[in-house]
Amino acid sequence: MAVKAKEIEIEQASTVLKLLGDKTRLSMMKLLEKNECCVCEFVEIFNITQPAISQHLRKLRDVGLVKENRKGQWIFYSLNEASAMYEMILNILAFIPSQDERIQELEKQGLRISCK
Amino acid sequence: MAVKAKEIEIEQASTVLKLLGDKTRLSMMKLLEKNECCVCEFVEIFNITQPAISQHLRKLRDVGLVKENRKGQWIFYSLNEASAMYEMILNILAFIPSQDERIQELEKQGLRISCK
DNA sequence: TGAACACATAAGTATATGCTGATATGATAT
DNA sequence: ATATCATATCAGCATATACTTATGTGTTCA
Repeated sequence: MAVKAKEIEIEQASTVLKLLGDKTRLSMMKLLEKNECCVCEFVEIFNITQPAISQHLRKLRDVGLVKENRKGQWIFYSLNEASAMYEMILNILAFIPSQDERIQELEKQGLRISCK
Repeated sequence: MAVKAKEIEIEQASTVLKLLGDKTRLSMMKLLEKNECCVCEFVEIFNITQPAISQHLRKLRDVGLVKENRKGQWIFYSLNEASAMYEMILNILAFIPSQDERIQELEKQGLRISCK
């Protein structure tokens, strides 16, 4: 923390932190830190239904934390680097252990079929 | 972020982030970053009842984010520097604008009577 | 000892949240 | 065109959360 952090309205900050305060969404954000992911991948990784995943992604998108990128029938999500909260997000994610083994897990099981 | 952040279990991290995802608690934590505060001060600063303040502080204490220090009839709260999450907390608070003017506000109005 | 103060806990309530199943939308491929 | 696949939205439900009022606990001071 040598460089001064770019401050964020407390209202906005608490909204973002609340979103990150859900284990599923926090894992999603950590995965998106290094990977572009589509909905079906999240569905396979987390043990919840597709609508649940879509609703989490919608919340993240509504506050500008992630952006979507349609590729044919798939929609790939990634972190929105243009967000005013991006710096804070990266700072927080640095404390979260990598979730990449969850993707590798899928590949091992041959489950990561669909979008790639 | 030159130094590698000390990672935290994702379960624990999401619990902490959820706690910080409440505007009142986030403001409390920001105040505690620079000040030791007692319950009655928080009651005056935020427009909620004393039990509401106590309940917020209990949640923060239950996960070890703050510690208490009894001085006579007052209990002063401060950040728990020994917490495994302390580094992450400071990182996050760096993005939150100072809430100290809320205390100064009280002093102006002569309302900061009780505990000092 | 008992009144007054600071704080904690309990109980109840209204709202927010996260999930599921059902259904709508949008793109691809036959 | 229509079947299929990926994703979004809707409606309903169960649980979590933040608050209030009422009451309990611990400390100070007369």
